[in-house]
Amino acid sequence: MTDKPEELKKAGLKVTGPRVKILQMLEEASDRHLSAEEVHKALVENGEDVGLATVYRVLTQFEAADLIVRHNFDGGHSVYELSDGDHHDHMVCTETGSVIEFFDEEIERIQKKIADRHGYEIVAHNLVLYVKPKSTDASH
Amino acid sequence: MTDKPEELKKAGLKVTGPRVKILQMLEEASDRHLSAEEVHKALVENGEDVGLATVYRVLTQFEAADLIVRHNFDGGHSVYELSDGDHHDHMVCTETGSVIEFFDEEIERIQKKIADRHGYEIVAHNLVLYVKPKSTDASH
DNA sequence: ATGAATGCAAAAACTTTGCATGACG
DNA sequence: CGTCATGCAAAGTTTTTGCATTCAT
Repeated sequence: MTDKPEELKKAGLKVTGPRVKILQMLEEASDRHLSAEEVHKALVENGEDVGLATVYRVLTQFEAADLIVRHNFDGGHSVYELSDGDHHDHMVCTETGSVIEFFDEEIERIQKKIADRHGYEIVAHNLVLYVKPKSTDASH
Repeated sequence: MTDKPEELKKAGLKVTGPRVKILQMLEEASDRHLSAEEVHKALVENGEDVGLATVYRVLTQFEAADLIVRHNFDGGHSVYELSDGDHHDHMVCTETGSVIEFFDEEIERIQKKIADRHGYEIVAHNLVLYVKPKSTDASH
């Protein structure tokens, strides 16, 4: 949809093959939450010869430029998604691994209130619900 | 306060030196949120000769036994704290690194509602607010 | 005594970095 | 053309695992 080279220029980044392609991968990805490894794999599968190190470097730059957002889900690896300006939180299904985005104004409001009450302001926040389908009976 | 060997037995874990000591470290720690490395360092400084691998193994077992809770803060390493039965979330100061615990019933309630609305039930959740002192002016 | 727990070191998973080559403006 | 980006491989972090030894019951 958007013009990638243009976005890169606006972000003050030199327009290079790898950067454009990585941005495209993130946009086209059906599951919009990709790890660095997944981005790299997607590139290779598309015949793009980009090194994993470059993927990490570029993703880090994109994050710094607010082009993408990085999330640290449980399990030690990060995932990235295109930042469309909208903030939202995530629900991760522990059985299927699928990621659902959601946003709740009231939660946001309460968070601000809590930080404020302690004399702080929020720089960032991280809310992830780990869930399972209601029907599944995992008796304990 | 509590009898550590007793707690271990109740959790179905064999009472061993390292396990008792690690439980003590977690209880005595002034900052109650320790990483595996920190637990290990604390042990060594106390003259306890425990391997780092054992610390990881024991912490994993303790977590499985609900004796402790593991948190994955941003930055790639986990921290652990004694689970006292109370659930709470965390606020991490980005300038001092200090961790503040809080709990808000309304947020909990809304979270359940959101999961429910999508056909899920919550297995676990993770809410961390990254904050900075209100007065501090970090111009960008 | 016997099976589980430990320590050490090696390995694994994820991410960063150094350096020579190649590409962008 | 000069500088910055890239690729490769090596190094860094954090956590896990294999195996012989030690310990709890």
